[in-house]
Amino acid sequence: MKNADFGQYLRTLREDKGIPQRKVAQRLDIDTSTLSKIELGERPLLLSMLAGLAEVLDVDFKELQIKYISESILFTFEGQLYLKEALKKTLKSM
Amino acid sequence: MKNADFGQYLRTLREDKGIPQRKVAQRLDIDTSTLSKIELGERPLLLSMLAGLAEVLDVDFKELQIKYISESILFTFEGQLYLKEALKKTLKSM
DNA sequence: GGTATATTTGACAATGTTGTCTAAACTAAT
DNA sequence: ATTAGTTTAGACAACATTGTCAAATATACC
Repeated sequence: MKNADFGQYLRTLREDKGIPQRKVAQRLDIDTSTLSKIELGERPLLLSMLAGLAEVLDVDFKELQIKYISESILFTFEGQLYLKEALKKTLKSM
Repeated sequence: MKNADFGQYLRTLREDKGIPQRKVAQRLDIDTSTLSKIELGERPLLLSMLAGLAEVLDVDFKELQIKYISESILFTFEGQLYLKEALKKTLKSM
């Protein structure tokens, strides 16, 4: 996902704990430049990065994943007439 | 979305009505080769194609969109531990 | 100001993805 | 078997996206 809002959220988490990009980037095995762009919404944040993020930012993985998926869905399908029905249908199928 | 299952579903709809790819492709303004690959899951079906598809296949747009979104979500997030919670949270936020 | 650290920017090569074209393969009917 | 129509496969150029590097900018602290 390339969502500036979620990136900003990650940045807030990081800054509140005084952790530099350098340290997060190291944990995710990416360049600080890439992390900067992720926080700015210019590069995608991969689903597979959430576990490492939760660890290095010391936040609950469950909450982070829920927030990520939820925002991804809204980001992708925002404005679609029957999104709500689609979500209900999806839930029923699980 | 590049989902072979949804492509197969579209193909079934089309064949049940005896409509050739040529006609559907024409309505979507794409090559039959591209449509073939969409039905086989080798090329993405864009959200923006659903309206034209519903029309040319003479199916309910609402149902088609609901099915498309639902399968997209499962396709993208299948296996994620907290998908169900994420869907519930998303619904609450709407 | 000066220095160290942090962050961002722009350029770039590498890679991935797209739709179309042409030709091949398949199907159905006669 | 031939024909006409349909579908698929492979190759390809055009385009988009990616992560990194190096340089530029910003920030904090003395």
